[in-house]
This record gives sequence, structure tokens and C-alpha cells, in this order.
Amino acid sequence: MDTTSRLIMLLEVVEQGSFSKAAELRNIDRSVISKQVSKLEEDLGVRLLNRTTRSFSLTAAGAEMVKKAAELRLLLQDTVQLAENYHQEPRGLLRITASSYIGKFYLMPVINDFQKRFPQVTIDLRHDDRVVDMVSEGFDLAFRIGEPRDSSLIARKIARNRMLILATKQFLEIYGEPKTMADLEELPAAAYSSSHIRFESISYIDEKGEPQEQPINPVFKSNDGEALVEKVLSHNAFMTAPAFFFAKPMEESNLVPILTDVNLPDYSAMYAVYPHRDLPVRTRLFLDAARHYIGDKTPIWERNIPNIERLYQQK
Amino acid sequence: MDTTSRLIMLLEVVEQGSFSKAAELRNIDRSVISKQVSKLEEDLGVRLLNRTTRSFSLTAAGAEMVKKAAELRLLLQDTVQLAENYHQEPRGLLRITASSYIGKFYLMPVINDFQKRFPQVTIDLRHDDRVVDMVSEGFDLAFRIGEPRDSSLIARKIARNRMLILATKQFLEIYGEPKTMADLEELPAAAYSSSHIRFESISYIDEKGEPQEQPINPVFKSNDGEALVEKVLSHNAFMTAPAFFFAKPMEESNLVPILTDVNLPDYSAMYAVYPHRDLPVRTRLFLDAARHYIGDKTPIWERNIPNIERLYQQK
DNA sequence: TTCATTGGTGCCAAACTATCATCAATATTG
DNA sequence: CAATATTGATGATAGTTTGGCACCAATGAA
Repeated sequence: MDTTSRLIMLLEVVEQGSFSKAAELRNIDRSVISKQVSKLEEDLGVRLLNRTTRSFSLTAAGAEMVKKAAELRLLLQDTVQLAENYHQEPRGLLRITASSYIGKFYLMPVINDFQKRFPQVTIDLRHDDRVVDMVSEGFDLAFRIGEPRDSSLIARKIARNRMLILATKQFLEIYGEPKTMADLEELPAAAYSSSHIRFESISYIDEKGEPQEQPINPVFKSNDGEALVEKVLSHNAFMTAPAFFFAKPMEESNLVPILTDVNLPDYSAMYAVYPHRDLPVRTRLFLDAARHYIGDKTPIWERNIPNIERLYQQK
Repeated sequence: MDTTSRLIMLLEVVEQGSFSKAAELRNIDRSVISKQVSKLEEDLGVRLLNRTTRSFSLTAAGAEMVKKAAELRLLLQDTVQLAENYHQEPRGLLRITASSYIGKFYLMPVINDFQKRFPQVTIDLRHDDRVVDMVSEGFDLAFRIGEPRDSSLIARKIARNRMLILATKQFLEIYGEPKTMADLEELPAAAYSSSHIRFESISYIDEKGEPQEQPINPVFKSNDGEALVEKVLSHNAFMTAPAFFFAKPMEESNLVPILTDVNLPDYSAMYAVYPHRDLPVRTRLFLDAARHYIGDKTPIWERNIPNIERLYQQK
């Protein structure tokens, strides 16, 4: 490892705010970072960090080196990028982050097919259900529900994400099938609920085109989607959920969409997100493959719903 | 070694035009260069050089990489330089090139003293009697007679270099001391002569301030200064030579300056040459030390001439 | 033709790197 | 406030990489 790499390592340490996090990011031992930063200081003959046993602060020299390191990293990335433009065949490492659900059900099939076609591409898929900083964590591609806030990233819509109201056939037999939104208020509901978001009502557009709120009666709340589904599958509740959440054919799970003639606003769409720069061949191809698999005309999750076109034809 | 270093290595190979020369420049085996360039190609996934067994040419990708490598090298140098500004004490490697005469007689004393004062500084002194490309060969400092042509370099005058006419006392006893320039034409001369330069006459300014040429009679010519001196020391010829060429006190060698009242134009001065950028502490200090030793007021070589002030007082 | 030089390759010793285990200092937590 | 966890530093060790040497094949020069 030489000066440039060490400088970039220093930069990462400063960006992450700690040796440990920087090490984690690279999947290496903390001691490596410690040693390399020390070596960098020795090389340059300058103290870069004022350390305490549990933290550090930048020296004046360190701050300047970090600035330069950022320039170096950018230039180096640019250079590697330039070389990649000469690739005919995609190769190299593709780092993807997605929520675990998306990764498991929608990306894995894409990945398996992709790597059969392009064996030279290594893929690192991270299942993260939290918000990640793509740039500082070095991801090439993210798949998310909803647009990212970070405007330095490009978000490309992969597929719409219709809102569904669902229940099991058995539930409908027991409680009777609701015919209007107002009927829902009397039925037990399973509803998503977290510290931030709470579903206590359903937004929809009525026949006159006016937005309305239909209160519901959540008898079961959870911040875990699969738990809600499980509840619904016990025929004890209906639920409102975005369509992407049903990766398996709906017949298998006995679920039936209800009130399909009601105009529910789409839930946040699925987006592919990537840094604002020229994409390497591998990234571009993977993006295409994912769009094709997930979002070609109708999203793949809608294909799991029988008669989807007929049911929701008003849209 | 990482990508940046390999790119810089590639750049050096291209600059030098061959793997061998690049290896020589770094004092490493050719095989190292060969292996690292191959590795770089593998890393980037692009062929950079079209090779024959005895030479190579750049591919399109290679040309682009070389450009980027130059940017990277510059940025990296700049970064290291920035760090060096924080040094209190000079340290690191100082690469100096000088003609062998200058190195041996004028720089070695400076170096010995300098390294006693600053033991942290490593010095690499190259004796090169040819013109070197400081930038591509990575020198920090050059000491030369005459200004360099390369305007990207800074030349700082270290000391003037008076032209002398010399003979031994014995020579003067045998042939009689010449009183006018015209007298020289009758006397045997030793004259520098190479494929480029030939001394067949002496330029001077006469009493009226007019430039004149005094033809001489060179009975011995050589492109080696020390050979000329040896000839003169055998009492068989006088010679015209720049003062810097006499590093030892003139009494020791029995040499006497003659026709000291004649106004001879100075020979090319001695210059210190360095790349046009901020100098590291070590370079600046060494430059100061050299200027102090060699050129403080009167050049050191003039101090070797007895009564120099009196002899050449008209100037 | 002969010959020296060039770039490439395999082998080996030396240098460097990364991991683990451990330590001391200091936040964090109950 | 004490117990605990976390952080960065350090030393030993195994694994990887590098640089040097010897040798090869190709090629341009004499």
C-alpha cells in the first residue's frame, strides 16, 4: 500500500469519524487502519491526527491532506472509470444496496441471471433496511421504495407501486366483502406502524375526484410487513399494502384484492439510485436487466395478481 | 503497490520510452516494471501497450491512462509538498545532479556539512556530464555552468565565473610574460575543443571599450579540462579557462594569472536549477548552504587566486 | 551472420500486510 | 458511580506481494 491509498484511507477515516467505522466499511481489521495512518504520518513526516484513546481530531496538516486526498480519490476514480469505458464485456465489482425484501425477492433472480451472462462481474449485494450514504459507503447502485433525498444522486423510476387492499377469501366469507370504503371502518385491519409512520386511515380519490380519508380500525399494528401479512393470512384482518410487497403469486397465499374499483393513489414507486457520474458498463447493464425483470410495462408484482388489468382498468 | 503507483510507473515508462530506462531511473529490476505494468492492465481490464519483444507503442486506452497518470503524479507531488511545508526540520531525499567537477569539488564540502547539520536528509548526488531532464528524471536540484534552455525550470545564479588566462611561473620564465593580448599569438596555447565548441581566439574588450578577438596558437587541444591543465602544468603552454575550474589554491599548482588588466567577458556563471514549484525545506536549505559556500560575495574559486581583488580591480 | 539489448517469466528470499489477541483509556449504561 | 463496551494502539504470526536474479525468445544493429 502506498501513499495515495493511505491518503484515501485517511479520508475515509475522517468521513466516517472513526477508525472502527472506516475499517468496517472496508471489511478489514481496525489495526490495519491504525497502522497505515501511522505509516502515512511517518511518510509525510507530519502528525495528521490528534488522538485520544477513543477518538481523534484533525491537525491543520491533517485537514489539508484530507482535502488533497479527496481530490486524489476523485481523480483516481475518474481514471479507472475512463479505463472501464474501454471494456467490451462488463467486469469488476458491482456494489448494490437494497432493502432486504427487495434484495431477496426482486434482485436475486436478476443477479443470478446476470452473473450467468457476465461471469466476470462480481456482485456485492447488501441488504440494508436503513438509509445508507451511497457515496461514502461506495455503493454503485441502490434499489429503494421512494425517491432519495440526496440530490447528488440520480433516481430512476423502475416500477410503479400500486396500493392494494387485501384480505383472504376466508376473511371475506366470515365478514362479508366490503362494497364501499366506508364499509372498511367496521372491519378489523392490520396496519403498519412505526415510530415515524402510522396508518390510521386510507387515502383515496372519490367518484367526484375529491381526495378523501377513510378511517380504519387497526386491531394489529407492527413495523414489520411480513408480520402484518401473517396476521392477514390468519383470516383475522384485512390490510392495505403496496403491491411490491407481494412477490409471490397471490393465489398461493389465498389473498384477494378488494375494492379494486376505488381509486387509491400509488404508493411510492421503486427507484434505482446511482451516483451522478458516467456508469460503468456493468452498472448500466445491471440496471437494464433489473428494469427489464422488475418493471417492464407492468411491475413484476402486479403480474402476481390475477386479472390485474381487468380489476384496475380505470387507471 | 497500488493503482496510482502503477499508473505513475506506466507514465515513467512512456516518458523514458522503454521499460529498461524506467527501471534504471528507479534503480530497480526491469522485471518489476514488466510485472507491474501487466498487473495494471489486468486491474484496469484494458491493454495499455502494444508490445514487441524490443519495444512498445501505446494503445488508445494507454494514451488516456498516461494523461491521467500525469495528473495523478502532479497532484500527489503537490500533496506531499504540502505536507512538507509543515516540516520544521528538513528531512527526506534530496536528489542533486551536477557535472562531476562541480560535484566533486564544490558540492561535496557543502553536502558533508549539510548532513552534519541535518542528519534526517538523505542525499543522492548524481555526477552527470551530459544534459539531464530534471523533471522526468526526478531531480530536485541541479548545479550547472550556464543557464538551462528549459524555461519550465528556474535558474538561480550562484556565482560569476571570471575568465582567466593562466600559465605557470616556469612558463613565464621561459617564454617571458606577455604584456599585451597581441603577445599571446606568439605563445603556445592549450585550448578546449570539442565537436561543438572550439577555442581558436580570445574575446576581450579593448581600452576603448570595443570588443576584440585575439587569435591564439593552440598547440594542444582537448575536450577534457583536466588534460588541458596538465598540459599547462608541464610549462609548455598557457591556457584560457573559467575560474570555476580551479578548485585548489593556485599557488599549489604554480599557476599564475596573466594579463589581469585585460577586460575579459565573464564565462557562463554557475547556476542552481530547480523545478518551478514550491521548494521543500531541505531543498531551500541546501540551496542556501551551497550559495553561501560557493558564491558568497566572491565565488570560492576566486578566493583561490592570490590578490584577486587587486589583480582584477578594474571590474 | 553475429551480437547486444529488450521485454517476459519462473523461482526464491525479503518485505509488507492483515488478522488475532491483548491492552489502556474513555464513553456509555444502568 | 461502578460495570461494561468501545475505541485506538501494539505485538506476534501467517499469508501475500514485491524485488532481484537467472534465463528465454525476439528483434534490431553491426
